[in-house]
Amino acid sequence: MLTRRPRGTADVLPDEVAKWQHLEQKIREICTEYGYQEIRTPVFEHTELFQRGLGEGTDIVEKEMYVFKDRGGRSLTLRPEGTAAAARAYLENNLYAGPQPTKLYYVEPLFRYERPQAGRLRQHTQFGIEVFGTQHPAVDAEIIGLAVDFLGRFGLDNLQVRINSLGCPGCRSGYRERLLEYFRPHLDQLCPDCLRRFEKNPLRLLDCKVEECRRWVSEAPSMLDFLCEECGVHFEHLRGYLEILNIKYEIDPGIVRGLDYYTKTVFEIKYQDLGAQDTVCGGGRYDGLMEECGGPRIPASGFGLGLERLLHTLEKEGYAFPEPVRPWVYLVTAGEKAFAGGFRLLAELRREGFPSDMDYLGRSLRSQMKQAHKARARYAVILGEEELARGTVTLRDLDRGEQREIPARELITELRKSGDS
RNA sequence: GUGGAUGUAGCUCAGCUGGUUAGAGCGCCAGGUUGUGGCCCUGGAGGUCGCGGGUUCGAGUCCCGUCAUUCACCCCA
Repeated sequence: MLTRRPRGTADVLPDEVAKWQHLEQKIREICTEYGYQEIRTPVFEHTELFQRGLGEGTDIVEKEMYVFKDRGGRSLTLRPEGTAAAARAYLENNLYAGPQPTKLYYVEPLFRYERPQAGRLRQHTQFGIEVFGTQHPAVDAEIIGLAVDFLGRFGLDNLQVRINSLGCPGCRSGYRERLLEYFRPHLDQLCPDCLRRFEKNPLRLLDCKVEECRRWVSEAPSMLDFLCEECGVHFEHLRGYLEILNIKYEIDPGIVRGLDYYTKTVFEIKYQDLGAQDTVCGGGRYDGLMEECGGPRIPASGFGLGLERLLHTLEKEGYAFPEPVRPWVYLVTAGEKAFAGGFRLLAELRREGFPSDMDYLGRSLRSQMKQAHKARARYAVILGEEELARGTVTLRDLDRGEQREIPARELITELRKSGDS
């Protein structure tokens, strides 16, 4: 069908756009306060970037990417997540040659081929943060703090912050072995999904929701017990900094994240009553990604925050978005001559900075007044044959229901005066 | 990719066990004052009943398929 949008996409209609602009404004505000600068990267990248960056075995790479060939035969992919692209831009533009760390943020559409449901679209928008060039645990605390602060500014304080550490390639592989050893005797009692996980991504066994599996999971060895010295200290320090920031959190060994690039810190922020997809923000540290992308070994940390999910939450919570600006003047004319005069006056009002409009459908005066009301205009400026002859206009205050006739040349000054009140 | 629910005007929905020109509210347009909004009143426009097959004398109503929406799983923001 020509008039249907593709599955999992959404039109943002004018009323909604105002809400988005509000979100974006809040994002720019907080990022400026925290010392982050905006970066914009292309919506598509070379397919290899995501294959290498996210890991061949991940769900995103395996079955969720929008891959296409351009006319030159290159394989390109609609960006399925923000971090790899930001890392690529950082390396390509030698941002590491500037003062470190580099603190970036972005608001951009992401694309994943999935079955849509509540809180999940094929094209969605993320507010993302990336800090390149330091492995200091305070940075991990800073970005978690930024996310909590951001959500708090919308009155969302019923947040669940969960953190975990995935260690480094060194300690993780040891843990992985132990995990396989632990689950192997119970394979016949695990759900089919978990059998797959056992083969493909054993860490995922830890966040299975099936009752039968949870029994085993609760007794399973924890990554935290296998952290090497460096990773263990890093995690302890992270906790210390979170406490300084007064952030309430839980340690959840079940948080493993879906992408291969994570090391050490991982975290998720949930908001209750959001349905199945209740994670509003997720992220962590990825000290190995740069190297994987062919760059120097540069540590980094970041998060993604789903704006459709945030918007959905805010609507559910009855958040008071700012009222849309109302038109100041709706110009009403009677007669052909007056229309031309009104058209001229309209242009002048706009030049003077008054949001103004008039009717173009040849409506009756009465009907124009109705339009003025529907447009929620503050004033109706009426120009008819009589006013034209006298060089005046009728200025009607639509809120108060009062009107008076004034010389046309005084209209701007009159409007200015009332603008202050 | 898997499973469930749903698909009638722009929107929210009604349409009993299949039976003549498919309805309501809201919205939209016009009129009720040949120069005036909100409330109220009147009228009007607008529907291939998602699409395609089938059963039947006859289907919006039953059956099959398909597409879409939606909820959940996998996974994720």
